[in-house]
Amino acid sequence: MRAVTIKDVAKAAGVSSATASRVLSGNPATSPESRAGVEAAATRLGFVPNAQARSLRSTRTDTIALLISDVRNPYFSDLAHAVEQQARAAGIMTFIGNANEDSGQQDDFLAAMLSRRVDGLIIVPQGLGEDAGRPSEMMQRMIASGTPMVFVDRTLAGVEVPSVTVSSARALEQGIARLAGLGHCRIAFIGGPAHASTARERREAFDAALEANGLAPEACLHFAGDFKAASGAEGARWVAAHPARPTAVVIADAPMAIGALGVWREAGVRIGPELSVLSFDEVDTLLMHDPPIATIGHDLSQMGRAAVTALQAVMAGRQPESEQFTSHFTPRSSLATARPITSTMTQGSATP
Amino acid sequence: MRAVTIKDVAKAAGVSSATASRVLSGNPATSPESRAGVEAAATRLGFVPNAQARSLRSTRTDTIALLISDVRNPYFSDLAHAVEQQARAAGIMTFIGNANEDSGQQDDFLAAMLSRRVDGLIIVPQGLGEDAGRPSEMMQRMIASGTPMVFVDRTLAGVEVPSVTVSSARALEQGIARLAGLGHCRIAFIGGPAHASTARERREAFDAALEANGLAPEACLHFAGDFKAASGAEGARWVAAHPARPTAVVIADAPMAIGALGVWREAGVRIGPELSVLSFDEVDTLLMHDPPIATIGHDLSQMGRAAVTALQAVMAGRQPESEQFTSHFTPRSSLATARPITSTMTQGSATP
DNA sequence: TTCAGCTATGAAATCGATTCCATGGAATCG
DNA sequence: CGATTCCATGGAATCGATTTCATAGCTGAA
Repeated sequence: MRAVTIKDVAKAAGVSSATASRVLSGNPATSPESRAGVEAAATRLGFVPNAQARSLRSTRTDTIALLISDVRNPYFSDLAHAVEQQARAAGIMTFIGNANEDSGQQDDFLAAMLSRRVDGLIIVPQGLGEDAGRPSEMMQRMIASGTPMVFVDRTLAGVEVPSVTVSSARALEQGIARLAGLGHCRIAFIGGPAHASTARERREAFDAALEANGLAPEACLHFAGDFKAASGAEGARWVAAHPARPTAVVIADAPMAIGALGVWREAGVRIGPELSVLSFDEVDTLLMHDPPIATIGHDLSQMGRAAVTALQAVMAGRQPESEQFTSHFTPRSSLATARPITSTMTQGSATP
Repeated sequence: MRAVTIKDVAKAAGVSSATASRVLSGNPATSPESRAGVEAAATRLGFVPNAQARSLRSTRTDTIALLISDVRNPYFSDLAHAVEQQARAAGIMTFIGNANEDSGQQDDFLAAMLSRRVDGLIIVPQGLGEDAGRPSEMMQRMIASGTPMVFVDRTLAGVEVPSVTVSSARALEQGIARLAGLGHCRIAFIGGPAHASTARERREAFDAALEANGLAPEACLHFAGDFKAASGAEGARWVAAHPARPTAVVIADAPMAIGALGVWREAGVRIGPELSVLSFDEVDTLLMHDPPIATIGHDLSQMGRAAVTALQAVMAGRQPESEQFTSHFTPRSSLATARPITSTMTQGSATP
């Protein structure tokens, strides 16, 4: 039951609450004496200002919120860490919310933030439905509220919010070129959910990269996952059972890759010799894998910093340009020469 | 610039703000007509109650905060996910804060929470200094404030806060027994920072387990890390360069294990045959490693649920018992027969 | 000496909801 | 039928800070 209010401090210091407030908020219109008295009283009583009352009157909270789409995805926890450290350096407190790749949970968090009036929001947005980018009603309301916000990693269509994203087209083209050079011509793609713009971008980049390398994109080699490990595992089983079994697989994020690799390990599929794997997101687990997995990734701390900088610009009333980084392709030994499969599951036409 | 307040809603519905408030907060003392009118007006105007104002008056926020010690540690992100889902099921919003294994950042977060009056707190506490459990001044103030709180994973000495922890003594004894059975007698320990109670508990359990298996604990085989990857890497180099090179290593958390495994891979140390590795925390990366790493772990979703349940009890005014789970040892192929090292670094007495 | 200008200050309004209190009217009871 | 309870309601106080606004006390210029 704590009750130390600014009035208690004021009384203890023998001044009015107005003066106490001025001292505590650094207003220069205060005498050295009252300053000393109030500060002494405040520390002595252990005064903690009530943030509710303060921001109710002054509309400033000195906090931003970061909404990521999956805490357990190391990609996003790296991002969270980067954002948080950068904000901290600027004297801003960060709350992290988890949308769990779910539009409903995203909306709940947005509603909480809207009623709680944070100073700014950094969001990894989820779209609605199949068109991969329609903002939810709650999101529209959030935007309409005028709360400074910035999108990071993903975007939504038809919405004017500055964003910090990454383009993977070039890296993917390099990766596919490498695979093509190794003789692969049936390359499967385990993709992400329609509600994520990155999922769409990666799939399109994949198709474009195939064409650029003289390979025909085939719909039957696309598997639609949801960016989580379980769907990666499912994708792995789908690949293994595929009638025209692919010799290489590109996976659109790390959790799915991890799920898939677990299945292949169980099934005794040798990564590299039997199946080349290229995954998005350069995370520890993929590098730790044996053989290490080739990745398409980028610097998340850079991206986190850029997001905070952009948000600060928006909070200052400016309109920062959207920024786009470029991811890089790192070949590793999970990419190997295409060979006819000789496992028990072999079927269809074997390339001699 | 949003301005839809409860007064606007009341006016639109032709009632007073008191009635509007009653309707919106589900007070039964309202007529069907005003209920209908207010609800219609609220949705039509897109009314979002101001949480600041609400909780200023009613001291309830329907939010809890979870303070974890490292977002990037998969162990804690699993915990965060579990807590969040459980709280969500109970209609409670969760904010996540990151202490980054740093007492100062922990205190900043606590200060923000104290002034923001969350309904409850679930904390992975950091102690101060070498005695691994002294609460910081801010933490003491937090406790004194009477805010319902629960410790999870770690505890602080001399503080009466219900906690949900895990005991690893038995699992560690089993693990050491297995190592001893494989002929290991120089087992190193890469431990955690003094500010974490788990670090201390694990080191003590390690020493006890050695004794229980007839091995003498030697201080020179203890390496003090900080639960982060970089210190694990350092520990790995320390092991490799150790004058009396150990044949097995126990590592106190996953990030350090990952850091260490990276170094050993670089150095060409073969895990299993050359060096047996047993790590705490059963996370993907360790299972994905080749060979898979033996672990001591436990069910985090169970622990997260227990923490939320305990917190709800505290919030309801009860005093729940502290709960302690037991972790389990899972042997994997990273544990193998002790053999004399024949690598380039070999030195000291070789066992024939 | 007097008046404008400045500074430090306190009283009071304010932010937006909740909640206490009083009240008028309907329903119930003796 | 008169008295009592009950119910929905509006007015006003309240939460704890910030922020006007007015003022008293000083300083410095004319």
